[in-house]
Amino acid sequence: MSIYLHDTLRGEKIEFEPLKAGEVTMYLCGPTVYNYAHIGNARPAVIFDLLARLLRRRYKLTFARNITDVDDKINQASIETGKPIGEISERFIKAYNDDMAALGVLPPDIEPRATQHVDEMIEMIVKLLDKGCAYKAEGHVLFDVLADPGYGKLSKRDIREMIAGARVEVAPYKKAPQDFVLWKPSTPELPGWESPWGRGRPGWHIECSAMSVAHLGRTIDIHAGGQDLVFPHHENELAQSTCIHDGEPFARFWVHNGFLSIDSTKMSKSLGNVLLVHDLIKTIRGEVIRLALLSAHYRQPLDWSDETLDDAHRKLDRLYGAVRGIDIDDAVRSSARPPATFVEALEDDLNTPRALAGMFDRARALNKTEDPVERQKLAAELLAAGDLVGLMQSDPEEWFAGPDEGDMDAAEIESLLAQRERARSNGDYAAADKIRDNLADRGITIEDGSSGTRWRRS
RNA sequence: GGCUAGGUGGCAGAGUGGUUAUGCAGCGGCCUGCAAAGCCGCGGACAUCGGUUCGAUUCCGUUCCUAGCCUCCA
Repeated sequence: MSIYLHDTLRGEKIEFEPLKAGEVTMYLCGPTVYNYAHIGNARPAVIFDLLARLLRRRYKLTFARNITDVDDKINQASIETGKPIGEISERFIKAYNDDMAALGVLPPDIEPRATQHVDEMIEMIVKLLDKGCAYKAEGHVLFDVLADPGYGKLSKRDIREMIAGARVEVAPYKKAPQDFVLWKPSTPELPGWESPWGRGRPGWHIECSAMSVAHLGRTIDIHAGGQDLVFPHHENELAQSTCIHDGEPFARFWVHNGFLSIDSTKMSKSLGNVLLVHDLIKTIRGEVIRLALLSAHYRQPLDWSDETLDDAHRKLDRLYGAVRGIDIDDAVRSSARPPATFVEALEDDLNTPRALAGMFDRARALNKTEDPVERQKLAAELLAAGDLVGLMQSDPEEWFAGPDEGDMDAAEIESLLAQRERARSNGDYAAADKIRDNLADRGITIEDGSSGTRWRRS
């Protein structure tokens, strides 16, 4: 069984083979660091973290996720707050990495920053001018989309139709409305770099072309991002890189995740429904968010609501419940492999719902069997599956004990349970049930079992 | 208007040309002092209209609906 991925350019699921045997290069468009990441930003981060984990099982992966730290939105934030640009970007780079870490996202191998690659961008723009793919106009350098016969093939658009149907105000110096800025002049108060065209700053798209070739080479195996980047961002990257490299393929697989909506509506600042990961993780455990993000197939739209989170929480309750109280030998744990059907589901274009279903099947088998050796083996395999998808990373007891800031601490709960146990052994079930009801009112559910009474926060 | 992706049981969400998704919820049973957790079983679905086929939820086309993109955006 191989890994299969849906390629946006070819429009179908295709067996993945790296260009160079045994080695894979992957580039993900990362954050523009002018604010905290919202839950929609987290979806590609989590999904492609999972893809990276999956690829590492088979290949030597080099995974780059860039940081856009030169952008007009950052400039705007600087003007609004009066803080230097570098301070803003540093702050949000750290916040981004902390927030993603809370969701179980492992760091990429390389995290290149746009500001560290301006020289390469300038070199690329010079080449684009030389090759006739770009032109200068009023201090700007623009990419000439009509010079690229393949323009539009990634997003499946007909450039001529788009020109005819254009309804946006077009800058007068553009030859075609879709021509995009490679370089633009900066005023003295804006960040800028010296260039053959005067002091200025790069357009957005050129940075990814420059950073991917700098770190991963001319042809990368996988280029990933959100669906909304297909046009214009990735279409433009593709056009630039293809022109500069004389038609050499830029990315062999284009992989895009679907959009996330909030309560069935688009997340937008004007609606005030932007959910920041930074805020969510204050009250919701990262694993719950991660599972919620993986509960739908990555190319499908995902609607985010309180129910999505409740659902994810209950799923984790079930998974943790299956492994709770099982003492797994270290050797068994470390030698366990995730179930084959589980891995196959993931390798089939990252079918996380099917993979998760496989984990639940494993959980049921585990709950069913009495044999201690078998139980250890199944539990270890379930945890190995969890390791691969970045779930079930806590101790089950910690999971059920819940966050520390509950309104009762563990000692108080244990003391009440001891009282209840005395009442039960005296046959005073009325008193025992009263204690249980009181605990339930405060969010504590108890379970009497053969090995004593367990509790959890619900 | 154009492009792309979808419309699956109460909800979420996979998949398949003829046979169980899975989780939650519901119903019945087992277990339990009673619960909870767990186990067993049950019901309930493939938007619409046509076509292809021995047979379609699955393939093809129509209609309706939804989302995203077409402008900064994961």
